[in-house]
Amino acid sequence: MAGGGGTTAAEKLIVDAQKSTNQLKDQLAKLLPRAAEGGGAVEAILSHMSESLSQALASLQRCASTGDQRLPVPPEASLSSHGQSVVNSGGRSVSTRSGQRRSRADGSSRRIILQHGDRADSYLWRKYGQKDILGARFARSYFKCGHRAGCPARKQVQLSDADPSRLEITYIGAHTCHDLPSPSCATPATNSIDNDTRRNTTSHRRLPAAVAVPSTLQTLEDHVLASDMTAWTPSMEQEIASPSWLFIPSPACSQSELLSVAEAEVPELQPDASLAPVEHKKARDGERFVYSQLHSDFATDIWTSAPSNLRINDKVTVEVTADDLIWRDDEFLVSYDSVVPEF
DNA sequence: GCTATTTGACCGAG
DNA sequence: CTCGGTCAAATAGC
Repeated sequence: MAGGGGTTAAEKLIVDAQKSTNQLKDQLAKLLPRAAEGGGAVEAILSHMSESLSQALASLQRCASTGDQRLPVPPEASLSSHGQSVVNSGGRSVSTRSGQRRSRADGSSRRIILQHGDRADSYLWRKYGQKDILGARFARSYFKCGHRAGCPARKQVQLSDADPSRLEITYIGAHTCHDLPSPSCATPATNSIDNDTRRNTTSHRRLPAAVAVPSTLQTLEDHVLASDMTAWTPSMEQEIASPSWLFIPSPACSQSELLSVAEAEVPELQPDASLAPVEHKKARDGERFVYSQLHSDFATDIWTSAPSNLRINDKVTVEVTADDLIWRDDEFLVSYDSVVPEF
């Protein structure tokens, strides 16, 4: 489990300090947007503070574990895209390949932390590797989009050191499969390949491409193309300076995984016929963010709507717990405070 | 037999 | 040299 029982209080204090650091950075960004944009000394100090706290937390947790700092990977840490844990003696490989590259796509990774796992996000993922990470208690699993060869979308899934009940998911690269004429990977039910794979994929769900938007908010919509990252400006931050909620009808944050306690109450979201580019619908009254649809790039939406001075290639951590979620019809709301930048 | 997963080996970046 | 990311043969499950 997460460290020793006697260390949980200290861990909480460190986590609280991290949050405070993030909030301080956020406030400074609002007061001094230019300084923040330029990666000034203050931001560097804050980043160092956050990093130091993270290291302290990791160190604490390592000390909390028994003599061997590297705990064996529990069954739930051996993640598969189908939510299975397969005991496998493994095989030996004699590789003859050449020309491997190690790259992080466009560098625009996004990390999402979910309490109940992501095994049923709306894309088909194929696991292609697992690796023990130095300093991490749990192995990291590597997934790539399993819908279409050549789709660069990948994700990395790892149990959180701080809280093993959470998964840390880093999305790398955007799906290109839904840009092609063939059936979208976001609508796998129409694809024969997916029909085949779905035989063994009970957790696979359709993308909630179309989500009912409250009529009271339709008139307040302000459309921002998610693909235009440069659209995010400090003035936009001010415009939405004090939202109460971030609405995330996200496939990866969807339904049963997030609300295991109330699964029966979770409605099945219906996909939309068309998959237009991700569209932001932002309330001008500053009270809510509303998104009509989200692809696997949903983290991009979170990034664009986050209250801090996030820049291109910044990572975003979204901590979602059951307590953060409030269901309303077929939507769920995530508390705004749960969206924090990751340093 | 087919497909997905496991896991050791390999590769490149730092 | 270390370590993270990826490949691909071996294996398990259907």
